[in-house]
Amino acid sequence: MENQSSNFLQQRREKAQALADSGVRLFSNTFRAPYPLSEILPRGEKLAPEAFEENGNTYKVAGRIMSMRKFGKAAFFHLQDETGRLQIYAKRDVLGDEVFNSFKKWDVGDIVGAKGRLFKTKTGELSIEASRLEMITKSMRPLPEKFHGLTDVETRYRQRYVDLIVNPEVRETFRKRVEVIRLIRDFLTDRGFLEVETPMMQPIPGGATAKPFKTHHNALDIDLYLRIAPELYLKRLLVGGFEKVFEINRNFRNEGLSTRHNPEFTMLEFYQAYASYHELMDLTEEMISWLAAEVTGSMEVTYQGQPVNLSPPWKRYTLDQALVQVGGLDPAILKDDQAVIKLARDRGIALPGEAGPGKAKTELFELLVEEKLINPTFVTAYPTEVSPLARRNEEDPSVTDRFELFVTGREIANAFSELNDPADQLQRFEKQIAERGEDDEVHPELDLDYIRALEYGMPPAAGEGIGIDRLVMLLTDAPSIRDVILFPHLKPEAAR
RNA sequence: GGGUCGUUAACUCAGUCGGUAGAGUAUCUGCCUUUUAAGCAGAGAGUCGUUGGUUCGAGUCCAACACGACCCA
Repeated sequence: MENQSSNFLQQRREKAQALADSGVRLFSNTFRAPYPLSEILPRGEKLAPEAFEENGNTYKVAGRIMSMRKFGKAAFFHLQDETGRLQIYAKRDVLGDEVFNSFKKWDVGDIVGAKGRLFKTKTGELSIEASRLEMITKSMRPLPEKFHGLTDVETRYRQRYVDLIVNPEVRETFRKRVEVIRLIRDFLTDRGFLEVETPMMQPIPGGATAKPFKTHHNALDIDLYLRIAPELYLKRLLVGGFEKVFEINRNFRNEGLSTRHNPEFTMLEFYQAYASYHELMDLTEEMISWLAAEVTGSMEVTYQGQPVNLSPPWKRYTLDQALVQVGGLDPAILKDDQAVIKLARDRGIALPGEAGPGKAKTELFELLVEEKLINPTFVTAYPTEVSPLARRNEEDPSVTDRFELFVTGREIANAFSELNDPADQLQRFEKQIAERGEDDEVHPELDLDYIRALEYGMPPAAGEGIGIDRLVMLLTDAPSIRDVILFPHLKPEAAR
């Protein structure tokens, strides 16, 4: 790669050296207090073409040169700062020969300062006529082409800094991401939730079923795992007496990459004592529809050409209802354990020998129903078999008081009334470990400290996890999780 | 892990039937004081992803590999 661009790099270096030799500082840090470009634009609203602003004010601005149209003794260029873009007019007879001749060697991509009066060109574009120009930072590499920009996705992800310079919609997406997270903090904090931080490095990775990343602590001489979920720590806090807690932070899963999976991703988890999953459904509905309105201006959004209506109330199905009403299954089959397992196998689902009807149902749901749930839909009453941390339903102990939320055919949230019976929890842990033990690279371990915590008594509570990346994808119409993660993981560039 | 597609100048892309590697932008030189994909004239710029094979001859055909995209598991 370095070889391929060496001509351009060398050309730039030589040019920069010539500028430096003539006394231009290539990397100064003396420019202060530039005027934000977006704040200048409204000042031109009443200005007539070819007129200067009457008060004669001068504006000091700074930014990156994004385009350049040079004439013999004058030039127009666009400056871009964090807030916007503004055109600068550079004229030899205003700047003087020395400055203008130096300026003619500047490049698109350079970061420069300018000062001058506001005027409108005859084509009506608000501009600054520069009375001073200053090199601030010399760019040593050419920017991508001005018209097509940078579209190669690999380069966009690998060199996100270039993507951000040239693609304004990318900057907008990440602004929205920041906004979503800030609004969630506000929403939960306003309702009395306490934001906490729990370990990212855990001796026993729990709270989900996933392969963890392993690392080692030298001084303690113990293996640690990057967390796959914060769940068990947050519930320890409920035991400790915090009644409403949440955490927004990274989880890590050592699994495949796709348009919906990045090895590290951002998760919101929140827990509320003296509440059940019913209250969390209401809270989720309120929070996400409000987020959509705040961030996109409407509760009706479009995802990849598909209209999605986030206005409450949202549909609620039990898993069985969804299988019948959306998946088109015969309700009689769902009552017959053996028939359900047979149906799943007939549909090509590979079920392990010990799998029960619960596993078969959730697999059938993924196959037949999930992708059809475009508008937000809560699915409740998940089998106990596939819900090791959720509280059993009082009337039907084969299912749990749990829901998952689906939007645009994807799981966005997972929540349940928490299991707080230590004996039941211990039993389910043991069952889970027995099932996973053999083929697992990481020997699952019993989190006995978590059981001990439950033995002190955890108030009845409900908890929920929401995948922030997927939520941001929905609200920014992003097709890939990589479009909402600033630096997504890719294989290393091949050495060239 | 499997399938399909892609990888050619810094960027965006052409490249026919296997016969000397192309365009626009960008860069450099000259002209040009209201342009905005500025314009005009000229110039330079390539490990055609990598390795191997077929062939008198490979960007082009074949194989393996690398990276990426999409789909599937």
